[in-house]
Amino acid sequence: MKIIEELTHELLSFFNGFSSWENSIVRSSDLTVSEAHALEVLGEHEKMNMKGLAQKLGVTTGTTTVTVDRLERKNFARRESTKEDRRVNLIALTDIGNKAFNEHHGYHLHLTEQMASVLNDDEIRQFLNMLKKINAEVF
Amino acid sequence: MKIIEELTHELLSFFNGFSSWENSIVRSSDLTVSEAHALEVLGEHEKMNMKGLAQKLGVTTGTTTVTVDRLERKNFARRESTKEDRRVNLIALTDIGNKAFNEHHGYHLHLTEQMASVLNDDEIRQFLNMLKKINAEVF
DNA sequence: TTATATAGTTTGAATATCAAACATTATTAA
DNA sequence: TTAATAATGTTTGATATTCAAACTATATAA
Repeated sequence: MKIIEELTHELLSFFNGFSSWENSIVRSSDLTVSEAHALEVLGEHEKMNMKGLAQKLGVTTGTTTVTVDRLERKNFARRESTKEDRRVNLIALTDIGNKAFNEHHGYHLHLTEQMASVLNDDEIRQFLNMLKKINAEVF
Repeated sequence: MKIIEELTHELLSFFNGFSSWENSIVRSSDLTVSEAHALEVLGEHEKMNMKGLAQKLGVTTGTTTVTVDRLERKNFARRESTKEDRRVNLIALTDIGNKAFNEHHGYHLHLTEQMASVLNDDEIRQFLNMLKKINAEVF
């Protein structure tokens, strides 16, 4: 049971570290934290409805409505309605939004490289596999 | 370079998953997200000054002032002044605060157990070691 | 066709956060 | 020692974040 305690401690440090890193990245950009999170999700999904976005971000749809409002005001994203289900809004990034996504995503890639640089090649592969398993089976 | 992309993707899912999990835990308790984060740090540190807390959380001291104000109002924490440096406030959890910490920490332990349950014993040890290295050398 | 469910928005309120200005106390330099 | 500088923490003013609950519009089931 001791190793679970230790692992919990390192996981919390890991999340705090990541969160601190992201705060400082965002502070020196023209994005807010929630905008950056939304961009990260939208940038990997082409088109997405509000509910899907909310679920990925772990917030309510009321919250994503506000976030997407702001992204639209900045011309980073736009809502598209569909014929199949007229209640649904599909969100897509604009060219400007994609540019912002790529820029922010670049920072993430760089952080990942820093993490990878303290691991050997085997460890990197193992780390990836463990994360995949945890993401698929726990979250 | 492809594996870095993939790892970045899984890391983001991991963080979103964790964040969603924590939001739902917090929503069903009498804590707010920032209170829970502060509790998690304070619960492992006995006594801590505002600056240290702010650094661990990755926010400004202005923000922690507000958070600790609220923890004090709820009787979860108290400020203690020191003779050595009279500018400093040491924050300590009260008995009630420790109880709240233990309860919240229990959820974290349970989540860690869930993660560990999809890994074998070797992987668990490796996961712990990798996180240690990353926390020590990257964050 | 009516009842129920779903997607998304709005509303109202509480939290969360920052940068910058401030007060107090320590430390360094003259 | 005294004056200048640095550090800790709080306050202020503004904006961002978030939720639950009420609401609108549309879709699906009975």
